[in-house]
Amino acid sequence: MPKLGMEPIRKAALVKATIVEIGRAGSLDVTVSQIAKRAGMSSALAHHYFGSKEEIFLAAMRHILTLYGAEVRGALAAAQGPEGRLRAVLTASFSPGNFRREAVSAWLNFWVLAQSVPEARRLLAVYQRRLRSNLLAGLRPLAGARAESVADGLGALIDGLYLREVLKSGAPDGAAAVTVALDYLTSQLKGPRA
Amino acid sequence: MPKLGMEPIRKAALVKATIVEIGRAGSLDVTVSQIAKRAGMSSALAHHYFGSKEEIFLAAMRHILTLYGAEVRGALAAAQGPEGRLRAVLTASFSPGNFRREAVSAWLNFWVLAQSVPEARRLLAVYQRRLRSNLLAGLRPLAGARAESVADGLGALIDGLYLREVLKSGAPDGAAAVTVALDYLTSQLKGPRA
DNA sequence: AAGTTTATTGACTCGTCAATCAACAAAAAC
DNA sequence: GTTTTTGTTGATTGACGAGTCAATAAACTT
Repeated sequence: MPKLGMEPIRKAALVKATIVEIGRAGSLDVTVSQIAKRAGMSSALAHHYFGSKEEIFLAAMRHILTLYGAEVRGALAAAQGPEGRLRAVLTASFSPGNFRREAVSAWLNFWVLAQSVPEARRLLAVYQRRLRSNLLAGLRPLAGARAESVADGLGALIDGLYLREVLKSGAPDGAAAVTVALDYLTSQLKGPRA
Repeated sequence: MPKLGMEPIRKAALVKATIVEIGRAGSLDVTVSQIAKRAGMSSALAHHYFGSKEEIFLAAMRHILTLYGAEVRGALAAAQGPEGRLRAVLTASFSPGNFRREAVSAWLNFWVLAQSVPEARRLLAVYQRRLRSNLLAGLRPLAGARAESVADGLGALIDGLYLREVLKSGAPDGAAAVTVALDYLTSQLKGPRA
């Protein structure tokens, strides 16, 4: 009963299933069979559409980054003024969606992947550049020449806060992370030292 | 030719070899045979001394944390005054040793492990508590009541800066990371807001 | 209607790997 | 000097997993 035009549907299902399975395992130690089963097809079909397990992982990574990007863009669209834009980036970065088990596991494992898979490293670089550029857009009116260095610090702080929140025991607290980041921002903008 | 008292020697060799292999693979996708071979023994002996692969990994993680702890302690011993102590913690955290491939891979993978292996999570919590306590010791004389929140922000910033340095392409720059962290510190200490 | 393209899977290959075990060797204990 | 403890490995087990392939079937083309 083959219906035509299945490819994008199957691929999307596999990507979703991959992220779920990575979340369940907490690692990339996930078999193609597990993924395919969760996506409701045979493992042979998964190989047919993606060619290899690594391609499946990379597609999943692209999807995670796309989701994050869309969230930021959405928040940005509703933001008013430079402070509003910065706040939008922060709240999007620490939104509940990013603290779901699947997202957490995906991010941590993508950092690991980036060490050895060039394409994964490239994708992560894209994410970082986009974040930096978003921060800079909000910072330039407020920090002038210091915008660049504040953006770099803030970018690192965002990643670090995320890491802390997801690794600590107990439920992560995105709002607290936003507060700390805003506090960093305030103190950096107050005292524009040498 | 069995000499007695081999156990600690063999275990130490296995731990070292494990860290090297994790560095080479960039992941925990490392076989006991690879580790044992690098350590100059049969895989059976590795199992004999550690019981399971997971135990080997945990021993490696303990070793990495021990190394880091020793480095911090050493730097702290030579430090003068609160500012000196804080600077010591930062330089130790961004020392060249922590940017060696093996160390990087170990840290990234231990973050992943911490998601699913309780003992790994515990070890990471120990590291974070120790870091926090070291920062607090330096911060209390300088920041008073704000010490706690500054320590939390600085701790996250350290992790985030580390992550950025190790994931960016090109050689990591520990000194730059220290500078950013010190700048954070300065601006936080200047404006003790409400 | 014959041929082509797309969808789909069960069965299979070939490899790997964690863990176990039997056996051997040397030192220590008795 | 025999028994026990410690060190050591080759061989094996038992399981699993990525990727391939032949075969089947529906749809679309000509």
